[in-house]
Amino acid sequence: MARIKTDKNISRKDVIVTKAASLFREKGFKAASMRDLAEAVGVEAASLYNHIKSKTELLHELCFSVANRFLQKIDEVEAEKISSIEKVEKLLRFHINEMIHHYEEVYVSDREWKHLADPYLSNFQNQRRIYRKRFAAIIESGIRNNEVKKIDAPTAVLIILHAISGIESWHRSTQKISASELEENMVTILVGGLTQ
Amino acid sequence: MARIKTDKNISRKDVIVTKAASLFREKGFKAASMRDLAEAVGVEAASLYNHIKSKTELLHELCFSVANRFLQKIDEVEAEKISSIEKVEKLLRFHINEMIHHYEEVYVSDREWKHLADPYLSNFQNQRRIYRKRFAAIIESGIRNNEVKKIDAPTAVLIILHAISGIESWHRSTQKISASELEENMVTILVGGLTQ
DNA sequence: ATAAACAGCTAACGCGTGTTAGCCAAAAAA
DNA sequence: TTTTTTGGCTAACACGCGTTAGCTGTTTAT
Repeated sequence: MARIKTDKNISRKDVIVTKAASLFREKGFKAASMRDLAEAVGVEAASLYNHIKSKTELLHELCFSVANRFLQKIDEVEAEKISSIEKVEKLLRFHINEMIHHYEEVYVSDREWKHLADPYLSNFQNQRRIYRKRFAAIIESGIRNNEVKKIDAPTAVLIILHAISGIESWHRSTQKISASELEENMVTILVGGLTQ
Repeated sequence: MARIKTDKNISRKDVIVTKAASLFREKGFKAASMRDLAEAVGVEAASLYNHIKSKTELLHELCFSVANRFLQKIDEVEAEKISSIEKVEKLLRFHINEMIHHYEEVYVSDREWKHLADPYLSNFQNQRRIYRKRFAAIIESGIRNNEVKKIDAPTAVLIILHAISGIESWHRSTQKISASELEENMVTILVGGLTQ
């Protein structure tokens, strides 16, 4: 009888959620089966249900824990007394680091949220929409202050957020530049693209 | 007995492939069922098999037809006698327009290729790797000629390609700016980010 | 030491999946 | 007009899925 191994302060559920992130990232939510997950965890499929309610619950947890971290950060950044472009750069760097250090979760939240079921789905979409509007508002204020080129702010947000998800390719690549080099390159190109 | 409607020069198979692109984009390859597809086409599921070999064949066709268009374009661009940054801009504009006008196919090829089976999978991955290397080589030559900032070329490619896939969000948004405005904004930000 | 709570197991369920076989009508070719 | 080819249909298959029931061993608390 194989038990799920845990250290202190890491519940068995957390172990399952983490493995789920890895599996959902690798295969996609629909293609990853509970039997796959069970094997990754080292247990029979049915045993998982002593710790979780459903497969979808795993997706909820992943998507919303990621979303909450970003919402919390934008709260923090908005409140700071710095220029708009500095706010953009802070958010950008945060996104990059989240994508580097919590790759699997962030990736899954980004790509697999479609498979959430209502009411979580609408909820998630709303949060996302609002987040992007707030991000765009920062850029717009940067345009008004002549810190940023006259561009369409929602388009800029879209470019930034999707560019960041490209870090996926960096993770997969065999000859990686260092994480900090990656961060600096991305900031150079993207912040450089907004300013003049 | 409902027949699949076709105009001249559009085979019934093409109708199926096109509907499949739309469905795979909407639900994801795994989540889209052949019964869904049949309904979209206006026919029973089994009838599809008079025109196609398998569900996966649909994915092959989509992925490789998109990939081939990009490979053909980069052949063409590489051969032109223009500056490196102009080559980058040409490729960028081509990508943007493909994403705008062949949204569903390009999106599916981008996001769902993981579900290809070998040998198509390795093949596709190879083509992708090579394409990106060629793109990076153009940027590197731009750096050598001082047309482009001193940045990591593979990172630049990754940013550009993923930023373009953000056009997905533009398609979904209700208050769209025009396609040409979108194109100009993206070029401004991305080419601007590489140069100066 | 005993009881309660926890965490694993096997077996099985109902359902949706991709796909095939076999048949028949409509369209195209003769 | 007859024949052949094409493109539908219904029925059914085998399989993998998420999940539940019921049981047993193990850990924790009393």
